[in-house]
Amino acid sequence: MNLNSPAKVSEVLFDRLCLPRIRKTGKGGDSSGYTVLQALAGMHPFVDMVIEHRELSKLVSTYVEKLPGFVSRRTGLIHTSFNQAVTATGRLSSSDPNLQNIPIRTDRGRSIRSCFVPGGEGQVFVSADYSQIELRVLASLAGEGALRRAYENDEDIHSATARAVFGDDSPEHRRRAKEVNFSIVYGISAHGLSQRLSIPRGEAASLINRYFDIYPEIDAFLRRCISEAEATGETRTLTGRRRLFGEFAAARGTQRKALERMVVNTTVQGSAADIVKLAMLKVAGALEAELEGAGLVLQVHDELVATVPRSLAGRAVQIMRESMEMEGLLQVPLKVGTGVGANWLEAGH
DNA sequence: AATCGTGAGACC
DNA sequence: TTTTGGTCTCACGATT
Repeated sequence: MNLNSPAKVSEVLFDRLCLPRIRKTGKGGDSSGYTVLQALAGMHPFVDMVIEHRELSKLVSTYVEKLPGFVSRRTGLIHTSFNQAVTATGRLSSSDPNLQNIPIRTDRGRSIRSCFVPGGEGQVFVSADYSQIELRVLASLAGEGALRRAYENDEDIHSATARAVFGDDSPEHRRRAKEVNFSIVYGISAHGLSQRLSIPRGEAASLINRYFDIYPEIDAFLRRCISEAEATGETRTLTGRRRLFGEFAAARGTQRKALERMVVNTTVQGSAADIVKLAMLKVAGALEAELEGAGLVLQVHDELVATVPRSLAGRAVQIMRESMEMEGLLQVPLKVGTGVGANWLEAGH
């Protein structure tokens, strides 16, 4: 059989091995995606082999075999394109090659990331990334006092949420609270949360209600976003970037709910994107002005990477942190993590 | 041989 | 009883 063909894999799993059909694809077939394979794990050795093969074939075909062909004959470097007018939210995108989806999750993935090294002799990478920028943006836009205080005190936000919602921050409660915090940014539904947490829908619903009890200003802000989109047919980010939702007011049912999630997420994701773009200007300007031989080379949504002469790395870290924190821009502090290394993986932290 | 839709999976 | 936002690229399989 052809292991690279989802149709063939699906046929073997469900027609020949008669494993349970867990989820449908968009077109009505039986999905063999990762969450399905997870659920089938242990029922037949083939399942684990598919999981293993999928990880390896993705990494080999997309990165190991392709990236070397992108090294420029002229410069000896890989040059990506950063596209400024592609996304609906105001983020950048990256293509040919996409350097915003270089692996990091698995051991094998990390070994690929470690292959990225600075172009010049004696250079190191300095990486700086925002901690939970979208949740902080949400807390600020909403003016949510409880979240603001937690961030002001540099608390573990998921633990704080767990204590507020469950009364304690046991590992399981913290995990659930983290999932809820994450889901809020995307626009939450009881059904979606119940799926992700593997809990009954009713439990998920009361969890969401508890969350809005704890953070009432978040609830109010989400409603405000939606009613403004209803009235104006658009939503605006922190700096006034607009996304049009002309079809919003007329939408009903499932379609309406989907648009509501887009409105909420665009406001938060787009505002975070605005902040990162402002930070890029500050960082690039400051490096140019002060550090000979240093420069910005990558942006990955909440992370900036610079290449810097090794002896200047300490000062570069200071400059990037200071530039990115954007003191006073939001009602909550923006926290920036930094790292220095001879390759991209090491520069992460 | 080129193009397109689909399913899958890499990242934030 | 029907999916949490935003991307890009891969291989396959069908169509042009």
